[in-house]
Amino acid sequence: MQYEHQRIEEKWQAKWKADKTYRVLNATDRPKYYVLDMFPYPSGAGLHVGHPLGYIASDIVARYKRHSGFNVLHPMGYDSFGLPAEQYAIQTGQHPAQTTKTNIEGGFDKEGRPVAGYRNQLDRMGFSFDWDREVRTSDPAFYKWTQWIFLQLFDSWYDAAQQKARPISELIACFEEKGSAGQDTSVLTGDIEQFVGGFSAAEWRSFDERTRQMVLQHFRLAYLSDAWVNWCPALGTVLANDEVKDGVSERGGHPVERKRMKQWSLRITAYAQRLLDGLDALDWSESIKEAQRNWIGRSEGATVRFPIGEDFIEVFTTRPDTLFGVSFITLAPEHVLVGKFTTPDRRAEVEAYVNSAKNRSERERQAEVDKVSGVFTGSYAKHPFTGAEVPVWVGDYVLAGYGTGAVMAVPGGDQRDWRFAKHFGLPIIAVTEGADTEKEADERKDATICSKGFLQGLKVPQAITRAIQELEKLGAGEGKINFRLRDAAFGRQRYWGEPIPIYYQDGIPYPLPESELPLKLPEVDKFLPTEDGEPPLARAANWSYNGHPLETTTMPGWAGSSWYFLRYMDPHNAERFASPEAIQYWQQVDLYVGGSEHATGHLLYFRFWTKFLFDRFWITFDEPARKLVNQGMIQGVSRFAEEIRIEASLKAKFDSRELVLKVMDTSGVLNQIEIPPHSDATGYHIYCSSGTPLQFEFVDKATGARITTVRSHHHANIRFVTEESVDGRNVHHIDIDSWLKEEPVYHPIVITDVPERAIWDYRMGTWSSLTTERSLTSRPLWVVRPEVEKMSKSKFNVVNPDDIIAKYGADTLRLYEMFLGPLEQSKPWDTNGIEGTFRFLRKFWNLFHANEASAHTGSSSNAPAPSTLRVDSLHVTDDAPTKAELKILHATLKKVTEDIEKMSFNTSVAQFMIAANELGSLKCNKRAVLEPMVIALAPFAPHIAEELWEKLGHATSVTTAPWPKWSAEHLVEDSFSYPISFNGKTRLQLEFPIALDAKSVEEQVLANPEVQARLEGKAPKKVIVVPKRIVNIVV
RNA sequence: GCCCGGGUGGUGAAAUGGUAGACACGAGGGACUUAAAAUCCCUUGGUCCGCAAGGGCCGUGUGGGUUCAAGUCCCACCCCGGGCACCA
Repeated sequence: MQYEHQRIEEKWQAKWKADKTYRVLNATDRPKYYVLDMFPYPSGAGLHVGHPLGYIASDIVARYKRHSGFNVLHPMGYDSFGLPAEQYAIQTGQHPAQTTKTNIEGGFDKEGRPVAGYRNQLDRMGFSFDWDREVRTSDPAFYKWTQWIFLQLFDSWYDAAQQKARPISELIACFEEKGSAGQDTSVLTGDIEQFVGGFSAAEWRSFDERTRQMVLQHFRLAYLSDAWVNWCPALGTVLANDEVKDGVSERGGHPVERKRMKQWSLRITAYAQRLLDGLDALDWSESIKEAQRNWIGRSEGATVRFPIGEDFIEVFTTRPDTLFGVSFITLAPEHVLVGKFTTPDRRAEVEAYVNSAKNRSERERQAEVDKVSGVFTGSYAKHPFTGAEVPVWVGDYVLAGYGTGAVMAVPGGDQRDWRFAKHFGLPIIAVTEGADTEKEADERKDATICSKGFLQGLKVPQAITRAIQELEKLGAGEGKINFRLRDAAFGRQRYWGEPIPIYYQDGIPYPLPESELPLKLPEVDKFLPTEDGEPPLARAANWSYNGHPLETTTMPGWAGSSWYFLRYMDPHNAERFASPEAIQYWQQVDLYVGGSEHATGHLLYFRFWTKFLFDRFWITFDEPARKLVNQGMIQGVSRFAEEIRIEASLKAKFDSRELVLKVMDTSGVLNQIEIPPHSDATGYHIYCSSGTPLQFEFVDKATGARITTVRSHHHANIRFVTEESVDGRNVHHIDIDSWLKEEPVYHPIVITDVPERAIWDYRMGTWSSLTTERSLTSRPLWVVRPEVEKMSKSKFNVVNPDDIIAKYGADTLRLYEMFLGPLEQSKPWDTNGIEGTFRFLRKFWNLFHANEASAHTGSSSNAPAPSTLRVDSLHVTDDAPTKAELKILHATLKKVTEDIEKMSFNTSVAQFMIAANELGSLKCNKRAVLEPMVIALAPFAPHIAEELWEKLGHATSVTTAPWPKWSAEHLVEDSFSYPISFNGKTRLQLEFPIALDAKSVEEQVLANPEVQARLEGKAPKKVIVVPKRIVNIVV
């Protein structure tokens, strides 16, 4: 009987659904285990083979834990708010809710193309999700609680003394009693720190409502303020710092500029220290923890105030020990005091500089890091220690958003200050012994201070401590810890997100009462901003509460994902985001699996919200996930080409000569092409891969002399698109005409089967191998080579799991993805190896069935019809297993059990293969061996396991079977074959009983004639015997 | 520049300091078959010697070191991937 994956998988998927096999109940007497996957954004492109990698791994762990007696929560849902659905809505007018529903449940898109649906695709993989617990962040029943948490944040302030969030009412009570005195007010604002003027209790009571609310805004964890934001004009919205990469938006790559505007923000900076400290106890990969540490960016130092007239400039420095080396002060162009300190004679120049700096985008500023620019304000500040006059400059190397937006420049100890000083001819004072300040600044942290003053002769660390003491004594500054982390921009000028439950009365934001939640997204006529630039929600009719206008921005994509893990615990609760009982039972996530690209976005907000909910006593733990595993990316293989044109200027050299063109990269000559003399007026067009820079050498065929060399600097970056399969062959679309013009468009001309390394002969219309010599005409040639990159629809290199499942089945795909290599490692998708895992499943299946091959050959002329064959070909006996068979079984159970605990799935699949091969050659068909094997395989290949389990006569699902325990007694060996090595090099094998002690082994080894022959009569210097390991003879 | 990972056959990859290359793909050879598919068996790191059985040498990015023994530990360097970056 054959292994029919399609029939088996359809049968069991239907049965699991009907029986609710994977439903999880909250209260049981079994211990809990919570396995969570990062939920996907349901895009129209559907799943590709990269997505399930993590899901398969977590599913194996979830199933294994279930077999091991745990009550396992393993849910799945959708992060269903997001930009693509909204962009699609803008283009087609289809409501994002509809697009989202179709993308999840399947159907047809607006253009009538079929959409498989995430749910259907996931179901086909055989995952053990409890779908009764599905969540969608765009579901009002879900986002009601996202809004509710926002209201809690709005209703909270961070008490720096107690290091926790508290209700704002307690702060108000404090103000009424004592005013703003004391530590209570030392809260970061998240931007450049602003000074909240102190006030007494009496003053507070005399404040009007508006003033009180303005003051409270400085303390709320969700607050509205003027803030520098990352404004992306192309997307028409503000972005958080982690959504901007290299000055462009992470999604879409649109330019981003800094802009000051009213903006909802979350005060994540208040949690900076706790987010940092909490990392130590987490079982997360070191690289993610490091990424978070870098992102939080804690630095210890001091603030120093430099008096200037009645005023002062405050700077932050990590090196107060270099204070005596200060030769100027630099302000960021955006610094609020720039205007104030500019003298009249300098005003024109300073304003021009500030304006040009402001108008340059972030990207331009980053690109011009090497360029020094700045301008003198004309003012001088006083050095707090020496009283010296310190000129105040403006320079764009100082960032407005970090520290105080101003630096004390120490050219002798800071390379950036040094370059600025060199460029403008400012004095450079040596601060450390042995520094050559003519050449560069000395940034060593183990140096000795040499600048004049009380720090002279001290080592840097001691000097820092001393300098802070002196500053504090003088009242000119104090020790200070600064963080790079900025508060998170929380408002998005977009439609498809959670509405922020805030209304405005006299321009002051007030929270919507809880009873009004969820505040549902209104209907709008268009998903675009209004004519006067208001967000789409401003288009809604009656977007108000009791006549007061409602907030028009929506929450960012990461709002729902910051707490969704709690909702799975109790997904249908209408009274609370989750009941205390459910939270108490499920606690933290025990294993969280997802991509490392969320290191500084989602994973930081996820921890922040958890800590906040903990502070306000809604949950009983302050970290969301105990263990985190990052699955690697499955990459796609793309094929590129690039263009070189050899135009008129070069053409003259080629005329009337026979040439040889050598195509080379760093590894040498890839190809040689003979070029006949030609008279084409346009010159040559050569199209080449962009994988590595190529070089083209033209050689005179007759003399061998090199005529000219051309580098491939004209990149066209043409992508060969593998978009569809026709008759099992990949069809590559490419638009040559638009390519020749400039911008690539993926379409018209269809080329089939692009080889990995090839030249496209335009004239012949064929591909030929790179090694073939061929003549070049004036027609273009392409050289194509593969390049590995991220798999995504926009790169046209997607492999769809549905196609693989149709051919091999989900069990094969699951095994193959695990077999590919360590989970954390990224690897290109390559279908070539999949036959191996498919063959393994067939072998495994055949262990349970009579050998039909022999039956066939014996009676090939009158073989039974397939239907009768199918009836009962199970061939399993109840005979007692042999020692060898038990050894294979228990070795497999041991390896697989240990490997699942380590999440080393590739090696467990290998062990299954070994077992199947060995049991196959032993012709083992004994129930006592095969039955435990079925259970052990079930987490990896659940469908085939269920089918075999049923055939073995079980009425209940294999998922209910207890995990088979391995026992050491079956693994004991009687003897061991010792590798005998000479000076560490293995030369022969000798077998001795395990029980034989080291001394006897040594004697017998030395008595061995072959060993004697190798010793050539000489006595060994030393003999090392490691029992059950090795014998090493030193000669 | 700084901080994390990682460099092993033609390919994906194994390997508590103890026989490097398990397992799989691919390739080559063979069996069965009219044929194909499927299945099974053998070979497969490089290189040299030998008709053969067999044997020698080299080999885990490079160079040193520790050790009876190093892919694994230590030092220096090179390369690849990721994160951070005029962050004071």
